[in-house]
Order: sequence, then C-alpha cells, then structure tokens
Amino acid sequence: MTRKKMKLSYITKDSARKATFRKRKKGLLKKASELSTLCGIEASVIIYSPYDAQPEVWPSPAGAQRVLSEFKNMPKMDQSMGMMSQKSFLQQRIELANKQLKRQWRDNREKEITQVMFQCLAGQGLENLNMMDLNDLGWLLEQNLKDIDRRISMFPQASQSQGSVATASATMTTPEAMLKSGEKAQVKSPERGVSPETEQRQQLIKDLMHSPEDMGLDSVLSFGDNNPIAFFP
Amino acid sequence: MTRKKMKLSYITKDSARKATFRKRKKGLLKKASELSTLCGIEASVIIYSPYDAQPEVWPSPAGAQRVLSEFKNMPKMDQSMGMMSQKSFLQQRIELANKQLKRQWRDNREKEITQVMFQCLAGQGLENLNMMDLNDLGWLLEQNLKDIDRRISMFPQASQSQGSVATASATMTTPEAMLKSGEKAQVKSPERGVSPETEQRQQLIKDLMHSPEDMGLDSVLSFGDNNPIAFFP
DNA sequence: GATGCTATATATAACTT
DNA sequence: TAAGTTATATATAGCAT
Repeated sequence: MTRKKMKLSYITKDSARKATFRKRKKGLLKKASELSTLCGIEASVIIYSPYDAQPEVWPSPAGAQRVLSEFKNMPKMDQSMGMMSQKSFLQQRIELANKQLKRQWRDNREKEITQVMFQCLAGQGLENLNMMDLNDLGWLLEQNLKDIDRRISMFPQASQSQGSVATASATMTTPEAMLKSGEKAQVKSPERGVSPETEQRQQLIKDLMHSPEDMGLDSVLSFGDNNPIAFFP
Repeated sequence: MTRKKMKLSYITKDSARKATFRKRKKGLLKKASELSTLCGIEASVIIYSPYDAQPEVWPSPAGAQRVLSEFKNMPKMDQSMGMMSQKSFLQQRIELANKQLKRQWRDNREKEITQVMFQCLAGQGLENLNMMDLNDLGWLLEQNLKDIDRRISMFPQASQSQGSVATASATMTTPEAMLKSGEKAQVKSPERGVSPETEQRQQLIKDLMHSPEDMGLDSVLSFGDNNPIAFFP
C-alpha cells in the first residue's frame, strides 16, 4: 500500500508480520470508530491474535456485547427486576440462562459439525479441521449412514440386501471402531438399486472424504480427543 | 478524507450518511480481510445498522462465532469485579449470558438452516420447508456465497474475474433482490477454472434447488418475511 | 437514491533511528 | 524490537450521471 504494491498474502517474515499487524490493527480500529461516529451506528471489531494476550475488542467488551444483542429486550428486564430482591432475581436469571446456554451448547455441537460437513461440500476441504471436529464429523456421518440404511431397509426390495450405505461407509474409511459394539455396520454387497443421483451424491461425499495429502482419516478419526467444550470459564 | 477534510462527527444529511456508510463499511470489511490474511489471525467485524436488515457479519456468521467463542474468556472482568457492587456485577453477568444465549439462538438458526440444506443434499427435497425456512435458507446461501467469493478473490489469478460463485448464485435462481444494495453479485462470464468437482457440486445444488412441481424459489425466497427471531419465549 | 469519477486525505511498507 | 519518517498505495468526500 505504499512503497511497494504488496501481494495480499500471509507475511512469512515474523517481525514484518507483527509490525504490519500492529499498524493495521490500529488502522482498522480507527476506521471502525469513524464509521460508527460518522454514521451513528453500532459496530464491533474483535481481533484475536497471538500478539495480544487478550483479544482486542472494540469499542469495549461491554460495547461489543451491546452490539451483539441487537434486540433490546434487556431494558424491559431492567425495569421489572426492581421489584424483586436484586440478588435473588439476578441469580435466578443467571442460573436459568446458564442452563439454557449449556443445553444449547451441547445441541449445537451436532449442528456445528453438520455445518462443517456442508462446508466440505461447499469446497473447503478438511484441512482446517482439528481432531475433535474430525472425530465428531465421523460420528455424525455414522449416524447419518445408519439412518439412511434404516430407511433403505424399509424398502421391500432392499430387504434381502441391506447395508449398502454401510458399504459406502467402509469405502469412505470411516472407522468401524467408532461404532458402538453390537452396532457393527453390516457390510454386504454394494450392488443395489440406487438411483443415479444417489450414486453421484455418494461419490461426491467419498471424494470429499478422501484428502490425499493429509494423513488418512482412519488414524485421525479414531483418535479419542473428547475434550469438553469450555463453558463459562 | 478527500476533497475536504471532514470533521469526524455524525453526518446529519441523510443521503450523505448512507452513502458514506456503504462506502466505509466496504472499506472496513476489506481492511479486516486484509489484516486477517496478511497476519494470519482471526478477526470478526459486526456492523449493526438501520441500513441493513441483517447485521453485517464478517467473515461469516460461522467465522464470527469462532472468534467470539475465544472472546468469551474474559478473565479481566472476573478480576476487576471485586471493585464493583454486587448488583452491577450480576447485571453484567446477566447481560453477558443473555448476549451469549441470544447469539446462540441466532447462530442456531443458521445451523438449523444449514442442517436443512444438508438434508436437501441427502435427498429430502424442499417440500417440507415453510416460508421462513426458505427465506433463511436463501439468506444463508447468500452468506456462504459471499464468503466463498471473498476467498476466491484472494487468489491472485481470480482478481480480474471474481464473482464466479455469485454466478452460481444467479444460476441457482437465488433472488438478487435479497442482495443488499451496493453488493450486487458481479455476474460475469461463467467460464472459469472450475474443477470438475466444483461443477458437479454446483450442478447438484442447482438440481436440488430446482423443484419443478413447486412454485419457484424466486417467488418464495424474495418474500420479505423478516420476522425477528424469538428470544426468551 | 444508486453509481461512477476524480481530487485529496489517509494509511502504511520500507526505511531509518 | 519499537518508534518515527517518507514515498506511495488506498480510501473516499463531493460531484456528476
């Protein structure tokens, strides 16, 4: 942007990267501030980097949270709570919120992984997934495959040859180890009445699951890193 | 900042304010994108304004969530809370919990829709979706396309012909009406270096989006049912 | 009201201290 | 390694369409 035109790619040189980071972070926050002032809107910028112990939050943690809470149901609560003992009411509220939040978090995990799955379909590949994600992705795939198998087995003509999709599962190198005991995939003959669309889809998924340059999914997926999601640290 | 030096204060003239907003929002997001790319860090920008029905979220709702999840480690507050009155601390806590919960709720919606999207890919079709789902699905598609476009535009060779995925968007009959003004998809030549997989995927999505017997998605998706997400029902 | 177009104001990469 | 300087690259305010 100045003496040279600079390609927009990761700056490999450590010192230069850090210098640029500091300068541009400052610039970005200034821009955000100006936009907010000039146009009278709420905005928030959060920058998470290894250069700052605490994430950089603009305009402030509280301000950021204000922006994040687009709907203003808060004021209503502030008014009504005047009638109760402040503490108990608030504690109650906190407990409730925590409980709901915790439940959300758990339910979210599956949806998040499904999201990941779609992102793969959208062409992002598996490179950026960590071990936990891959693990859960594998689990989700198993669940889906089991469900699909179940549905297939309900078709009359499939009764003598179920387990086709489980075959796909095996082909996809999904770790059998992850199946709960007693629920082993029943791998039988792959030949069955699948529509072209189905085959295309399965092929697509297989392609997506096969990342040649990375280590095989087998080794990764079976690695049991079930770290709990941090909750209200 | 250009022909005149401009005082940094709220722009009273309506049209000018909006014009400035659009320009600067674009600039801000670009800066954020560059910072992220150049320094390999995670960042998120959220702009909440009356000009956009949906808050502007960069790099994407999912990306923002990733950054925000880091942001929730705010030990700073825990330390300093000793100085606050119990009430203000609890209020802050509540605010935080509510913010997080609210965000969860909204992000959930997105994931839910993504789930729906994947179910479509799994062969269930769009028959069972209500108008809100379709609406949100359209929005989600837009977000994803924008994110993908952003990534594509980062490839040097794509700089002269970005918007390829937006082309897919148009082909998919995604309603242009849903694009925020000033962010019109740049539909150019569809011919570009897309891999066979990409084409296959796009074709698949197109097929899924095209439900011959139902009313076209165009009419449904552009139906402006921006109902707020219920929070704390 | 949205865009496109400059003339300038800013931001900042490469240097210097 | 950080802070200051400077030459340029970018961003964008004020207009024109």
